[in-house]
Amino acid sequence: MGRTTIHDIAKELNTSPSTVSKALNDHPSISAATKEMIRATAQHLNYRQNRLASSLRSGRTNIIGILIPSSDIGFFGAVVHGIEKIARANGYNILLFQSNVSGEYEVEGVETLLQTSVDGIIASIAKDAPNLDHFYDVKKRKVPLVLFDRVKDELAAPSVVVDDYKGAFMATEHLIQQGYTRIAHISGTQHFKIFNDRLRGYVDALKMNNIAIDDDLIHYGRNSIESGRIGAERLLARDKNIDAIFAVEDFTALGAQQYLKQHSVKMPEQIGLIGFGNESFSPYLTPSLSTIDQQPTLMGEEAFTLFLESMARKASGVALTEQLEEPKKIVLDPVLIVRESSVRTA
Amino acid sequence: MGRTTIHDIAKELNTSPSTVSKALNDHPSISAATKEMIRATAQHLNYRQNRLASSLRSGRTNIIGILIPSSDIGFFGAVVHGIEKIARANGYNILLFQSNVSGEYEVEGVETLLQTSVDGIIASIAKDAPNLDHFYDVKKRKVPLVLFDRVKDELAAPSVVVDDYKGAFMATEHLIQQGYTRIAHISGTQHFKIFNDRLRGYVDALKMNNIAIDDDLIHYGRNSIESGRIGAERLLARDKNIDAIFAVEDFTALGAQQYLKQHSVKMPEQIGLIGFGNESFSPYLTPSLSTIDQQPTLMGEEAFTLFLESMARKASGVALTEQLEEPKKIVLDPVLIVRESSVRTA
DNA sequence: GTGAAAGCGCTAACAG
DNA sequence: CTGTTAGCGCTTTCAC
Repeated sequence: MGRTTIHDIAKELNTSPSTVSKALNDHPSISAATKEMIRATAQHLNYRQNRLASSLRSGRTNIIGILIPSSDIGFFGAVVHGIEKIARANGYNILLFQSNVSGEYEVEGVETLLQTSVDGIIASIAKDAPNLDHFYDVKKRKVPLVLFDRVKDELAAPSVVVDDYKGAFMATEHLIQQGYTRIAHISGTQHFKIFNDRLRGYVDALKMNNIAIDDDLIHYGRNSIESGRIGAERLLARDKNIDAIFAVEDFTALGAQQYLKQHSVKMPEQIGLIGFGNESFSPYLTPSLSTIDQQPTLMGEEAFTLFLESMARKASGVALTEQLEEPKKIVLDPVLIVRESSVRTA
Repeated sequence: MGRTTIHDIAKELNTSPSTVSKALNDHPSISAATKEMIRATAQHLNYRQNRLASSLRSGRTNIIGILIPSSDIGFFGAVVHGIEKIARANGYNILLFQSNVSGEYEVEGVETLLQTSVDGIIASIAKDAPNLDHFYDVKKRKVPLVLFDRVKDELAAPSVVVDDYKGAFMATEHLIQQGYTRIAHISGTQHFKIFNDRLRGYVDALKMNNIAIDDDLIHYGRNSIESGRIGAERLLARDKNIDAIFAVEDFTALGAQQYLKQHSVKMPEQIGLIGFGNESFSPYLTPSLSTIDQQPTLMGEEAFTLFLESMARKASGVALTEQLEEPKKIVLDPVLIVRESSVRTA
């Protein structure tokens, strides 16, 4: 390798490698004059620090590992974007690992990240992995771990999620405020906490507004476009007077919308519709779809901030006492996005 | 750090670190028996290789740097997904750098990647950076460089792009085959090569099918939804007989579609419409939008394969001779996606 | 304010 | 087939 090292610079200036190292790292014990000298020749010799060597010695890589199911999914792409934005500003880089590229690779991912000595790991847990040993391993190694979106409380790691309950509540209340009264819900698989939270938000919003809960108005679906289509069909078959639908995801809402259009049901006049997730296609549907935004970019930013806090705590050596503290959990406020599908023309 | 090292394993087994290293790397000169021993105790002691040290010594990190504008954009997310998919299978990891997080950070990105000693760089050049010095730097350091999508021929790096000309040709010919005869084009900013290529594809497809080119049927727009709306308006104002539109991007097509719907023009009956890019929203428009897919995931896979080839060439030491060769340029075939907006009901 | 020395954990000759 | 030796390039006490 013909790369210039600090030795080369030292030789050039008749000084020592250690002085060069300190100067380049802006160490206080080096005079301004020599610093200037050294920097100049470093630039002149086109010197570039070898971070590998630096990290090996110092124990810090300034790399943070990210573990997500897939960058192919808009939501995660946006989260990564948010993380990198702040990470960059703080001198960190991103090592990306997709756990769901072809099969489940979460264990391998944690392993790889750990081997690379990342300074921390930010992860969204894949599926319902029954085994979380690999994450306990991270904690055992005292590598700061932050979770987002899909979270496991038992891991006792700082985390950032969006308030699904509140989002569903907001969506439902919005429909109520628009004057809809027989509001149905197409729900998602109930053994996922987030979908159950959304169901509860829907129920509570109705209750709080003194609207009776009618089980006929709740369709328990799975999460897909098709499920939305079927949900709309079943609901309308059961009750002709339904005048609004809150769908558990934008995809579900999309399916419902397709069914309603096929049957010439006018939205928002005859039936108001709102989804959840603010997918990229939602603004472009006809009518454009009202929805709840989960603020993925902000989620990424907050996750990284949480990581920084863990680092600070680690540096100040409260490693043992911290076990007692409850890990910080940031709950993001969802944002109501009002579009055509839910605005009753007065 | 309490991490176990190869020394610990060696001590435990009364052997030497080098033997342990070789065994763990499956070196042929170690007996099966000792390999087994060593692996067992490695596992038992919960040993994990320190890649930093390994890389520092061996000169290889098995990390590949990716430079993209933003993971927030679906296209790039999909490309990254494609790269990682193959990279993983070949034992490589991904260090991600987004050049367009807030301003232009391309130079910094290359710098960071180089400092981290990545084994190669796969990049999509941001905007029209007049200065490409940082990329010449990569080549100077003999770090394999692969470009995708946004490519600069002067860099003489292997690259993978999609055939824009062909895609436009296919789109236009598809409209012709559907029986449309007065086919307009809403174009994009002409000083981007790809948009000019699409214009040429459109023109040539008409010529090849003996349809006269009419300058009135070409709207020179910018690239936005709004531009599509305006384009459709202008075109129809100039010529009432237009019966199809090929839009330079799906976003442009979206704008055009919005305008046409507003004016109760039926698609595909009165006007056929096709876009370019296969955005995630396109299947869900009404009518669903026909388009040209750019195969982003495949693009990522091919890019990584190109990187592997560069590595192989580098390893076999043809560094000097290769200067003479033309760098390999993979041109991906675009894929025509036929949906409702362009299928004339016979 | 500067330099000498030691070593982070690993791999790669080279001996044996 | 195994072990010894040397060092990748850097940071970091600790003397001076």
